[in-house]
Formats: sequence, C-alpha cells, structure tokens
Amino acid sequence: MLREVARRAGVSHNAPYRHFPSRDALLAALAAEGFAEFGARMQSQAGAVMGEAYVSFALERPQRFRLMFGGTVKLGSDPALARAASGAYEGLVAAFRARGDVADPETAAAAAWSLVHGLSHLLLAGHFPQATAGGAQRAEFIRKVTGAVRFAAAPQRTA
Amino acid sequence: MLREVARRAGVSHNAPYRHFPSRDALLAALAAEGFAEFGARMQSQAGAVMGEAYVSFALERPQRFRLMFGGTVKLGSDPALARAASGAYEGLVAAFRARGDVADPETAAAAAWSLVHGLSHLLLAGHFPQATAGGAQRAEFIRKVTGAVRFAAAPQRTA
DNA sequence: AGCATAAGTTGACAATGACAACATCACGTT
DNA sequence: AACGTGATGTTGTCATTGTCAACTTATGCT
Repeated sequence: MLREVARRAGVSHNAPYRHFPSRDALLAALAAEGFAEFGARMQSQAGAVMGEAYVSFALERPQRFRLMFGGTVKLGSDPALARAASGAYEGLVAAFRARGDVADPETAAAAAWSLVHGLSHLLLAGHFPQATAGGAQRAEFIRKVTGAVRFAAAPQRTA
Repeated sequence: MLREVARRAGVSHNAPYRHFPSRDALLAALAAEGFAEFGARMQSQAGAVMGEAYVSFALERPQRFRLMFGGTVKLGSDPALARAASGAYEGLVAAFRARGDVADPETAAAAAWSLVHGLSHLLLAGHFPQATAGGAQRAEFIRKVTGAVRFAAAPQRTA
C-alpha cells in the first residue's frame, strides 16, 4: 500500500520514507488532514444541519472517514490529532448549551454525535438498503433519521 | 496475520487453508460468528436495555465488533452474513412498532440503531474521555446517553 | 485390504513495509 | 566561485505475509 502510493506518484518505493517515518505516520497525517477538513465543514454549519453535514462528509469521503474513525489510526498517537477530533465535539456541546432547552447539554451532544456517527457508519456499511446509493432517497432518509430524535428537555425555568 | 494464527494454534502455516479458502474467508467466518452471538444477546434483551447491551457487546469484544462493522469484511460477500446482520435490526423495528407511540417506527429504529452504534464506535475509539476505561462511570455515561433521546411522537389517535 | 477424503506439511513465489547506503540537487555561507 | 549541508530520491536487501502446489499422513467406509 505504501509502495503502491509511491508507484502512483510515479516515484520509486521508499521515496515516501523521506516524508513520513512509517506507513502508519502517513496514515495518521491523512487522518489529521481529514479531521481538519471535517472540522472546517462542521463549523461552517449551524445547529440542525450539522448532522447532515457530518453524514455527508462520511459518504463523500468514505475512505477518509474510515481512516479517521476506523480504529486503524490510534487517536492517542498524535496529540494534534486528538485535539482536532475533540474540537468539533466541543463545538457541538457549546451549540447545545446555547440552545438552553436541553437538560444536559454534554449528554445531548454525545447522543447527537453518536447518532450521526453511527448513521454514517451504518450507511457506509450498507446496513440500510432503504437508502440506496445515489439519490434523493438517501438524503431524505438521513434527514428523517436525524430529525427523528428529541432531546430530554430542561426543567422549565419559570412557571 | 493468517500465519500468526497458525503459529499460535501450534500448527504450520497453510494449515488454515484446509479450513478456509482465504484469509478474508476466515475473517468473514469470524464476523458471522460474531453476528450470531450478537443477535442472540440482542434478542435476550427487552426494549430500552437493548441499547446498553449493544454497547456492552462492542466494549467487551472490540476486535469482533470492529471486524463485524469495520468495513473490512464486506457485508455483501456472504448472504448469511447480511441476514444475520439485518435480523437484529428487524427485531428493533418490530419493538418500536409494538410500542405504538412513535410516529415512524422504521425511522425511529434506524435512529436508535445509529445512536448505539455510533456510541459504541466512539467509545472504542476513545472519543469520550469522560467515560474512562473500566468503571461504573462508563456504564453511567452509556445509560445517560442512550436515555437522553426521545422519539418523535405519533399523532394522537383520538382526541 | 483397498481407497477416498480430510487435515497437515514443506517448498516456493510475488508483494509488502522497513532499513541502509549511495546519488543528486538546491541552497546559504564564506 | 567553492564548499558543505540538508532535503529528496534511488537501488539493493531483508524478514514477513498471503497464496499456490505438491507431497504426506491419518481416518473411516466398503
């Protein structure tokens, strides 16, 4: 795989080693790049649509997504990686906190994150045949699923 | 990896080829075994706790879980695999349908599945440092997250 | 006894990730 | 202009891996 990368770059094997100390380092760099793009995309979205943006990213760049979240690259290896990954999550928590109508913003954020993350994985793995590859059906499905949940409401401030 | 399996089994490389036509076939068989155990566990659980059981499975058998859902083994390869995988989902849909208080049982099931699936992945990947490895904190976290969502209610039957 | 089938073994091959040593080229400093 | 230094790339090699092929047992059936 490393060698094939080199081949496709029209360069001889071992050239990659001048840029990355190992295959895993290359992959980690790709993952970091992915997290950067991903974070940018997320931040450019507001509230409810963020979920759809999340899934869109996964579907448009399946390999990247799997690389980033597939467990091949361990998050702990590069602290920059971990920071990039947790950044988007913090943003989500902040968004929920700002809404103010949710009981536990942290938990709600974790749930929302889990939902879109799981949906992405399951769609990629083909576990939802209802949402066939290409079309508007899929987008509609995603919208329906992400819109199907409500978060436990905060206790009413004043009566 | 195949060779190491053979080594650990105290048998010479290529012995595995008497039982599986290829490395991928071995992995597919392991995934199928995983889905079987997984399905059994799910069916032995009722409604709300299913989610926790799902996550527990992932945390107890991370390798299996990743193998089953990690994309390495393509679901389409073995129809039995696909059937095993979709079985649990159908059960979930049925459970939601039986509840009767949800607008769209199919969508709710997809959302619930996505939630626990994503939560499993994120926990395994270490994206939720709040839930540290061992303890009750983690179980509590899982309970909170899975309990944080409500599903869009069905329109009231009669006024 | 004879033999077919399953299970395992050794030997080989191409491909891969990694290492080492050598080559080239662009520079900044003197 | 000459030199050295660092980055980039190359060839050669090594152990390891997945896979194929051919040979060897061993087990059980007729």
